[in-house]
Amino acid sequence: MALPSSTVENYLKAIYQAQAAQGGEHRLVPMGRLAGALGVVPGTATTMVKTLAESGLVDYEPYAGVRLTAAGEKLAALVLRRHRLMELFLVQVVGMSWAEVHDEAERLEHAASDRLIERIDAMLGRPASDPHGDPIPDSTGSMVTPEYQTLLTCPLGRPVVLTRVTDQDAAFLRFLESSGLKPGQAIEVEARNAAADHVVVRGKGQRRIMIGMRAAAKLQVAPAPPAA
Amino acid sequence: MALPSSTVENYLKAIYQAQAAQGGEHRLVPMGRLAGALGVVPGTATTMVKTLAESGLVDYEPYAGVRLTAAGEKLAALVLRRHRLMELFLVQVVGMSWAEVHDEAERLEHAASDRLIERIDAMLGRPASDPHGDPIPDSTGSMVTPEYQTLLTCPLGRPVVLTRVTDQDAAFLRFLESSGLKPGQAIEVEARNAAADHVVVRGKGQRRIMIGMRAAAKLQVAPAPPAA
DNA sequence: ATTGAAATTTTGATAACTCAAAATGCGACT
DNA sequence: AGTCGCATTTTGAGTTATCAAAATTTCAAT
Repeated sequence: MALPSSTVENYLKAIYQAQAAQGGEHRLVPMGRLAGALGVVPGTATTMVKTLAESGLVDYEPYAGVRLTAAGEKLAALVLRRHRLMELFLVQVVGMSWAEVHDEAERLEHAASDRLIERIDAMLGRPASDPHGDPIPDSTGSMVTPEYQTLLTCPLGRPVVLTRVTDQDAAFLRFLESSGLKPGQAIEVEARNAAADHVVVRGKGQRRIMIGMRAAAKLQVAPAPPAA
Repeated sequence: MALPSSTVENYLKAIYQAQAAQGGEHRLVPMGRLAGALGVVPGTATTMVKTLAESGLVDYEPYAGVRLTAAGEKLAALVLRRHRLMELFLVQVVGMSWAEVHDEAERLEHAASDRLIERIDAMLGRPASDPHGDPIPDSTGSMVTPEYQTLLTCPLGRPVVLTRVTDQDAAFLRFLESSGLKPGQAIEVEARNAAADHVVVRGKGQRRIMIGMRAAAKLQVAPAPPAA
């Protein structure tokens, strides 16, 4: 089989991420959602998905949605691998800012050879996650996705570590950066106020920050490690 | 005007390089040559060149050939800039080998943003040339192209420095590398033998190497700098 | 001048991807 | 069960880039 075009790669990636966002591994992604994620009209997505189905990369159920096959999932994971390694590389080696690497990686992921990706992986010491805390699949396409709590569900007044940010919007990331809220940061949720729709967070050695609940749900945390 | 597709970038780059190879700045590149360089059939090149002409990037004279306009030349130089900076970056920072970076850069040059290229340029200290000795245009698209002698034309038995290799073929580059003939290397042409179609070169502190004249013409040298 | 070979251009098709808008199916609600 | 609204699919068309092969032009050699 020929290598997939970058359009195909983008469809697979979008389906993968939509499936993940929907929680259910096996749940079908509706066409409307997929089309929206890719910025195309629904009819375009339908057409494309039918050809992906013919290639055996997805299962397509008319009027219901799409789901990746095992082959599609592997390919999607490898695209994610290229994307996330590239992001981490751009931050750690090239010194680009957290907020600007997403779009850059979005394009480079389709141009980088396996050889380059392998070198980057080695250079970075086979990292487990990218600058947003998203896990990096290995070269076989397998990936461990730890389950974290969010700022909305974690215990109050207990030290935790920010581990993952599930939104790539540059403005949002710039806000987090200016607030000292990057993955790895030790923090503590001091209070939640449903009426005011906010949570109060304090980064270790930083000042108090209030975040809307919508945004707070995008910040994932793990229990603080036992000792420093 | 929208940003040029990578196909357009490749056509401009190929025309630029064909013009340079032909010596004449203003000489027309025939369609056959261009099509050959791009790996397309001549009819395809004709069609594409006509649309480039409509965009004002080239002058097209039917049955005679194409030539870049000032606008086309600037764009081509910027593509070359991205390509060459990327090559140098891959060698110096990522540690890829001289021979393998060309193809990689060939794809990355279309995906890298100006922002990334600028960072790479700064990171490498605004280098003047890439790993093959090809000059790197600045961000305005202007470039100084020093004129060098080749192993065929330089004085015999005089110390010179290898400065540029005008062939990107991976096998050729691997041969040069294994012979210690990379840009920067101090060398000396010991003899030329037209009948045998070879020249004899000795790298400083290395053993004697014989190179066919066709290949020797691709190696450019400058007089050795006064003192070390 | 004529002609013949080689390069170039034209013509007609094709593939991949997309949109606009018409047609259709699905499910929820009375 | 009927129907209304929304999501989805279908249809028809456009864009970009390509090829194969036929038609044309050019130029050099007679």
